[in-house]
Amino acid sequence: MVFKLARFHFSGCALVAASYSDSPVLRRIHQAALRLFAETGATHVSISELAQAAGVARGTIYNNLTAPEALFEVIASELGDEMHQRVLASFGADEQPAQRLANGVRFFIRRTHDEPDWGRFLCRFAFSSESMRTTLNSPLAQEILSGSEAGCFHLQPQQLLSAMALIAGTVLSSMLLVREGLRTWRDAGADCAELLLRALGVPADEARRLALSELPPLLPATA
Amino acid sequence: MVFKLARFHFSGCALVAASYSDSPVLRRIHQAALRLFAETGATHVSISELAQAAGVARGTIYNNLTAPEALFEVIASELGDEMHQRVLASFGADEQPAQRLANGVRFFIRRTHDEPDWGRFLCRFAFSSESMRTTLNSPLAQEILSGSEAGCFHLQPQQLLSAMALIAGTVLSSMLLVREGLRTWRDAGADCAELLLRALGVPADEARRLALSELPPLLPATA
DNA sequence: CATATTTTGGACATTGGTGTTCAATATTGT
DNA sequence: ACAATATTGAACACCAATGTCCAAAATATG
Repeated sequence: MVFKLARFHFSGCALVAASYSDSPVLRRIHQAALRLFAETGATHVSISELAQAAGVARGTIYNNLTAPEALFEVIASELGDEMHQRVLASFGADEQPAQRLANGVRFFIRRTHDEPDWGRFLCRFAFSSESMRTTLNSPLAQEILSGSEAGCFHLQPQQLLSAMALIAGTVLSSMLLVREGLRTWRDAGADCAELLLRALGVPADEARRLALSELPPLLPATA
Repeated sequence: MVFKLARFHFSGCALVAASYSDSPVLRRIHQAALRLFAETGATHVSISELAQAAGVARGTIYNNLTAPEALFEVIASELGDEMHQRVLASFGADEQPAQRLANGVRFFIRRTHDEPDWGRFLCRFAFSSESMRTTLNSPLAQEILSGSEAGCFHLQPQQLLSAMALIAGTVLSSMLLVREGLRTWRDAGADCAELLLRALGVPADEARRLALSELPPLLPATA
């Protein structure tokens, strides 16, 4: 039994759960769409292209997607949500705020190397897609706040938003470096983490140490 | 006499000079296009929309633009180039690297407040438009290098690209904060500059002082 | 003022994508 | 094996945008 996407729409908001459906067809369509959006842009993907890229007939798209024009938003919030869950699941239970932040940003940068389409999508739309921004920003704010309270970061309260901008922007730009082959994920990730920690007031030597520590694998989202 | 855009195309590259034409019609078309691109996206602007927004007839668009599909690229590189020139023109002759950087990023953030369409365009496309990235990045690299050599910044040589990513990404995100009304240009600019300088190894108190200094006006490009 | 140049705005054929329908075929579950 | 369900691929009408053309009106230019 395939979940019809339409059943999960209400008041203009599509539930992310729709994509966790077990239908292999929907999965393939979403994967193909992610790639096409990343390559071609959010608006230049025609249904025929999508069908061909997913390896299905054009009619199948309409069978599974009641609102193809909403596909981009669905995929965008899905992506942010999935990554957030996996990053949380990958943190060690006793990691300090600075280490969590360093690992978090490096997860994003390493994944750009491991899954180029994923990274390209994020680089292209993280700034313009409202839903992706909010999905990615709220957990980030939590991390910064807990780090500030723990005394790891030295920020004034009103600098919270600017610190979020600092981190989000730097991570995205660093992902771009990796995507374009200008730096390895390891170097870009380490330098990104080091510079960010320094900006947040972590002493330079400590920042460097944390940024160079062994990066654990990115675990799957806990079902 | 209006410059036909086509005369300035060769080997796929449109000279920026075309836009400095004295034709008021072309100027209006470009202004309208900047706004529409920023609002609607680079691909969703139809010729009819553009004509209406510019206050001219549809035929006039075809009269002045031999290659409407190249309009986006023309405007993107034009924008980057113009801003670069104006920022350079606005630096004091004897300013130190750290002060130049602080002022440079604040110029971008203040202009986002002064010219919302300009800021929106930049936020939306700075990451995806190749030509804009290169236009904005090469002067940035110069600043960082001269600051490192002068001993103001503490970076390892291989961190140059990551430092550029840090700055470009943070400035763009901070512009977004201003564009969305979450912070004033003054606060977002100051915090952006302060955090960046700290990341580059400038002592915290010095970073704060430079970030809060009086910001001179953004001068017009020297003809 | 007379002449050259632009702009105007509507008509036109064309293209490319949309969303629907449907009978034939394939797949899946029991 | 049988029934329920999904996929296929083609046909169809439809729409929005494209680029071209052109005569009338408006605007520069000398």
